[in-house]
Amino acid sequence: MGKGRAPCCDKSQVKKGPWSPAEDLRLVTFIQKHGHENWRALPKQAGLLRCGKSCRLRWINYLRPDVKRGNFTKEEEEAIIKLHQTLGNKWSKIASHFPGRTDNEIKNVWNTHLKKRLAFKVPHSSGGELKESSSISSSSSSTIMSGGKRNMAIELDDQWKHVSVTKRTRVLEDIQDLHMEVTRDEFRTTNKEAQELPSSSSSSSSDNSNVTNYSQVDVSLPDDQMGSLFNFSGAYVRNTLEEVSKPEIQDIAAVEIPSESDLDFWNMLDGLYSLQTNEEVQLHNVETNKNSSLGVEYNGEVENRKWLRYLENELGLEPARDGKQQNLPEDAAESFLVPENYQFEIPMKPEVNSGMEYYHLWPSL
DNA sequence: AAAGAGCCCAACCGCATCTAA
DNA sequence: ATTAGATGCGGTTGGGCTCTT
Repeated sequence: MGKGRAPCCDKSQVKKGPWSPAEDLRLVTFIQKHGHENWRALPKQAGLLRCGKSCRLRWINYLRPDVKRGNFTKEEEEAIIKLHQTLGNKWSKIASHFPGRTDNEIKNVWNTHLKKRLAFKVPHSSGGELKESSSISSSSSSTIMSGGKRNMAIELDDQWKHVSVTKRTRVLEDIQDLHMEVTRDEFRTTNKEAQELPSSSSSSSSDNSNVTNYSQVDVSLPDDQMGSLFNFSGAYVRNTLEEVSKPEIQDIAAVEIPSESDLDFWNMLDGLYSLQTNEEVQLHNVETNKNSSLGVEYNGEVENRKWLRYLENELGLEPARDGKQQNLPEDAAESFLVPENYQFEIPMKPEVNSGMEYYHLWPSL
């Protein structure tokens, strides 16, 4: 026996790095059905080559239905600053004051925005309050930090009106669609893998805190209500080029949705995400950047459709059912992808540097 | 257009704390 | 009371993105 604590998992056996949509889907699907009583065992049960800690982190910070994405409001930021003054770096405690916000997110916003912003504030006489220095409160962004290039973004926090909307919208939608498709099909097909698991009924235990409130999957739900399982107000954020460039997986998934134990399928799905060439990625980004202004954002959907057609041709997949035929007129396709009851919450503060955009994908409650 | 610099954030790591046996 | 395993927490970082030159 070696000294020290045993690692939580065999590092050589687990995948690291960004999560693919297929992995996300697996995790969400599994937790919906079984909850997360045991993070350590979850990856194996769900067929994920991930450390339990990684699954937990992914779920809590990203996939959890009640996670609130989007830019922090001025009020939230001020509250964070105040709480930090009293609590220090107790991110989880600070986060507890912001339902839906994660400690990681607050920690990030502190380290990237607030801490720097405070550096430009000077203590205001005796009141203890902080007041922006006159130089900072200036509307000009050109004089401050002249040598700091992108540090100007800090003060651009005050220029929230310049909303940028970009390519990731599509992936967010794709994931939601995929969720919905899988949810329908998962429960349309057998649940044999669920039955094999011990205490799959854990997800039906009414007081099981490990199961999120929406995850009480009612297999008796008609198809047209299953989509509501994902009507949580969290949003899906994508940050990798790979993910951005592989939209429309919902149509692929619609062909055949296996159980989470069907490794072949999931491996295939993972593999689909590496099909696109770098050239296509770059082209896609160029096109997307062209369209990254309000009002033309969803022109990108056309590109998605093109990509999907290409993919399906390559794979010999049939057109998806339920009116998702690929030869739909483009405007029809767009209207499908952006249901009219979807509320897109355009961020009030652009993430000037990150290129991250957040949306509330699901109809507001 | 390309390269470099800087920024952002998702995810990792390791330690702390909790819990059950 | 002790111990091992599981989970929580906070610090850190790598990769991708945007902006500037």
